[in-house]
Amino acid sequence: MNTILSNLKIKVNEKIYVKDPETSPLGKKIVEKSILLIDEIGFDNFTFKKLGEKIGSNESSIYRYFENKHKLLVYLSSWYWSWMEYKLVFATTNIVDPKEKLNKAITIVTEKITDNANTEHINEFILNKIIIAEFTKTVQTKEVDQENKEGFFLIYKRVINRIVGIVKEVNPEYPFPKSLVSTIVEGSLHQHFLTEHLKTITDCNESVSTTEFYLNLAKNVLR
Amino acid sequence: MNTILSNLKIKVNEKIYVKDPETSPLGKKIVEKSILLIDEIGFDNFTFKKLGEKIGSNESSIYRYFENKHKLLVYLSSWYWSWMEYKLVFATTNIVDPKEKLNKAITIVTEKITDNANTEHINEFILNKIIIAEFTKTVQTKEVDQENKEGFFLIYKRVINRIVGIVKEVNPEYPFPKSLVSTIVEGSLHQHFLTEHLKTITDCNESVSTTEFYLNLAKNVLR
DNA sequence: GCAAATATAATAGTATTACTATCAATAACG
DNA sequence: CGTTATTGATAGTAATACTATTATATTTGC
Repeated sequence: MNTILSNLKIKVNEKIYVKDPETSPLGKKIVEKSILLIDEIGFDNFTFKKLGEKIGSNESSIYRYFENKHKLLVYLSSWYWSWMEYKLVFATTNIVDPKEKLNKAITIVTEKITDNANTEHINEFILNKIIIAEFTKTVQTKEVDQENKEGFFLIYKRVINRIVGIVKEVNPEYPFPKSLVSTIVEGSLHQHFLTEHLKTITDCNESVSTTEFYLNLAKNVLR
Repeated sequence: MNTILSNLKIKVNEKIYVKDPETSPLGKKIVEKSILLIDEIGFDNFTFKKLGEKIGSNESSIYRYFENKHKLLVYLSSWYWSWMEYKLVFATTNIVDPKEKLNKAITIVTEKITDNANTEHINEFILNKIIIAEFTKTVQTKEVDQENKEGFFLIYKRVINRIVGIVKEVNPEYPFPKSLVSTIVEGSLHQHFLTEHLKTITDCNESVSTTEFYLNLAKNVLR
C-alpha cells in the first residue's frame, strides 16, 4: 500500500486554500512544517509568524497559500480524512462478508497511526496526533454552517457515510447507523486523547485497546 | 427539584478563579452575561473587552475574577458538570434496580436541556448550548496535563466515574465501563452538535433521539 | 536566450487582543 | 466616621492577525 499511496495525490476542496500548496516547494514546506509545529506547540499557540521563522520564510508568503491558521487546519484535516478514505477503500474492497468488512473499517479509523506511510512531505504519524488533539476545533466554530455549505467537511462526512453503508449491510434493521458511526469515529479520537491525558476515565491504554473497545461495541450493538 | 437547586451553591475548584464570582454582584453578572455572550458570538470571538461593554463594566474589573477567558470557560464547565452531578444523584438515589438507575443516569447526561432550572443568574438552557459547542476546548489545550493535575477537571471525571459505578452494577463482566461512559457523555454532546450543524452524519433530530440512541447502545452493549 | 510573467522576500503599517499597572472614586463595614 | 475592599478609568505594552507595497528572484514561453 505504501508505494501506491506515495504516488497518489490527495485532493482537497479548492475553497480551503488561496493557492494549492501542492503546486510549489514552499507550499509543501508550509504543510510539512506546520504539522510539526502544531504538534510541538499546539494549535492555539501556533501562528504564521512562528511558522515563517521555522521554515526560514516570510509570514506574508504563507498568507498567499492560506487565509488564516484555521483554514490551514481544515486543509490538514481534509488531507487526513482523504487519506483515511483511501485506506478504507483499499482495506475493504474485495471483502465479501459485511461483518469482516466492518471490522476492517472500524480498525482503520480507530487505530492509532504508528508508522509513516511515506508520503514525502507529510508525516502521518504526527498528523494523526494533531487530528486527535485538534480536529474538533475545525468544526466547532461559529462559521461551521457557512463552511459546511462550502464543502469544507465533505470528505469527513463521506468517510462516515461510507462506513454507514457497511453498517447497513451488516444489520439493515439497526435504527441509528449514522449516529453509531459518527460516535465511533469521533469517539475513538477522544479515547486516544483520554489515554494520553485523562487516563482515569478510559480503559484504553495502547493502540489496540481503543480499536478493541469499538469492535466489541459495534458487534454488540449490531447483533 | 427546581426549588432545591435554586438554594444550592455549586462549588467550583478555587484554582480556577482569581476571586470567587459568587461573592459579589459583579462576579455574578460576569458569569451570567458571559454565558449569553459566548453563546451569541462563540468562544473564539469572545473577549473580556466585549464582555465588559456588555455588562457596562470595565475590562480590568473582569480580570480580577478570571485570569483569562480560558479559565472562565473552565469555570462555566465545572459549574455545569457540578450541576449535572446533583441532577444525577437526585435522579438515581433510592432506585434499586441497576438497569433502571443506569437508564436514568444516561437520560440525565445525554438529554438536551430545554428548561431553565431557576438558578438566579445562570441560564442552564444556554449553558448547555455552550457546553455542546465549546466543552472540548476546555481540555484540548497544551496545558491539559498541568491543569488536570491542579484538579480543573475533577468534577467532570467524577460524573463519568459515578456512572461507571452503575455500569459495573449492571454488568460486572463488561471490560470497558470507563470508555463506554466517556464515549456516551462526550458522544452525546457531539451528537447534539451534529444535529444542529452536520445533520447528514447523525440520526438524532430532537432531544429525545440522542438519548434513545445511547439508551439503546448501552442496553445492547451490556446485556 | 531574453522578455514577460510569476513567486517570494523584506519591510512597514494597522487594528485588535490579551493582558498589567496605577490611581481615583465609591461602597461596605465595624 | 474612618478604614478597607471593590470597582472604574486611563494608559501602556507585547503579541497577534492581518494588508499593502516594493524589490528581487525564478520560471517559462516564445
